Amino acid sequence: MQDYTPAQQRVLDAAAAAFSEHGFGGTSTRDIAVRAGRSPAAVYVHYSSKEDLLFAVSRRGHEAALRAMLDARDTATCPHDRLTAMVHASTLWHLENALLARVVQHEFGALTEPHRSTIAALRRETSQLVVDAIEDGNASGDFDVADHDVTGTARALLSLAIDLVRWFSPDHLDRAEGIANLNVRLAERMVGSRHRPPPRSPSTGR
Amino acid sequence: MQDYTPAQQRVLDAAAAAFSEHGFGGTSTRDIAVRAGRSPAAVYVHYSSKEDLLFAVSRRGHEAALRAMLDARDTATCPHDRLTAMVHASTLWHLENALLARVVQHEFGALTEPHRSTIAALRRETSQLVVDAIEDGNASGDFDVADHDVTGTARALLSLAIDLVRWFSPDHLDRAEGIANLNVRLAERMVGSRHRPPPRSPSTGR
DNA sequence: CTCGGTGATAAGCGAACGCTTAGGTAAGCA
DNA sequence: TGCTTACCTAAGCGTTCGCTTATCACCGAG
Repeated sequence: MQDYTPAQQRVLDAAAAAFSEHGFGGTSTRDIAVRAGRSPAAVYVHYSSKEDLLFAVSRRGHEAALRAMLDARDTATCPHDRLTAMVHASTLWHLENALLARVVQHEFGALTEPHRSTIAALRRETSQLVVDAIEDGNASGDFDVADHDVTGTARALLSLAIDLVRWFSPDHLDRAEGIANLNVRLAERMVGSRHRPPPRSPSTGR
Repeated sequence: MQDYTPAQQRVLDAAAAAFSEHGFGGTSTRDIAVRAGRSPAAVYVHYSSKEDLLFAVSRRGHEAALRAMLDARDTATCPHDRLTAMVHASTLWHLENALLARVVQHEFGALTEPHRSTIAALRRETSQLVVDAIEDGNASGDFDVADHDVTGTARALLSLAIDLVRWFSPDHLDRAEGIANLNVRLAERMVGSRHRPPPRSPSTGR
């Protein structure tokens, strides 16, 4: 991932917050500048256009989400643990970075080429991680997902985390762990995992 | 639901298409007018503001989605059929009305009071339908959802359909039935349903 | 024929938009 | 001391925005 200078970072953070709250089209570069404590022209010192700024926000978010899943995958040694670790990590990433995640997941349509293709590739890479994990589990006999359901199930598993950004408020970070654990339990059921640890004591939930 | 005159309907449809493609903030009332084949001023003959127009689109969509679920619920006589009918109907509604559904699900944040409260109430009513269905299934012994997981599971079930609008294109309506059936199978697993019909032959899937 | 209602438009208001340009400051280096 | 680099700002351009107003056309009813 590209490194950003402190000045670029400041504008990027301000943009992420503004895009999250108002959407790409409802956000003005003047608003971003005010949030960054800079003049409107300063935005263009670092980014060539408003859409370029969105691309930087989107790419940073996708890369971070992908890394969280890759790191989780690499901690596990069996298909069950691999999948559940990734679901848990993905859910936590989306909840802990809800504002950035909302931009990442909801503003794809505002991107133009070639930025759009770059982000689409990141999304496919992320999806493929889940597909691979399901196939590994099927092969080991741990999971029970029909071949023609693998892609759709992978997509549904990703949606468990992604759709949270529509409503989850960073004010309720105390609920994040509980939601992540619920998603893990739901994921185990969705793939028909035989390898289910003993029931945990109820942590949190709404 | 309120009836709309043909002229109001025309502007409403144009607004739904524009909001779906560009988001509320990225859509201009001039764009809506062009899509409706009218002048910019004509929009204001029927709707008092751009946000009022969004509210009308959003309310119409939420009411239609809610009705689809209510109709599905009322065709069923046991908890399993009730839940699976609702998941199937909700999935189909979101796929068959993907443009409207995208506005409905993603532009809530652009609404202002008291419109926002009206829509929030519709959303709660919709969620409660799923919560009730899970509780009925638990009570009958058909489902196996821990008490503290009911609300979270209901939300996850709704997300199966809702998150589809982020990417689903109306160009692929031929895949709708397959996706709805997959969501039904996933929902059965998520609630731990013991009442599972014999496996169907594979219909469609990606 | 007149009036009222419905629906529509051309033209425009005041404000804001994305972005550019000319000029400035501070720090580091030779 | 002078130059380079990084970062910044005030001011402004041309365009677009949400919305309003004055006026018009058509139709149905009395």
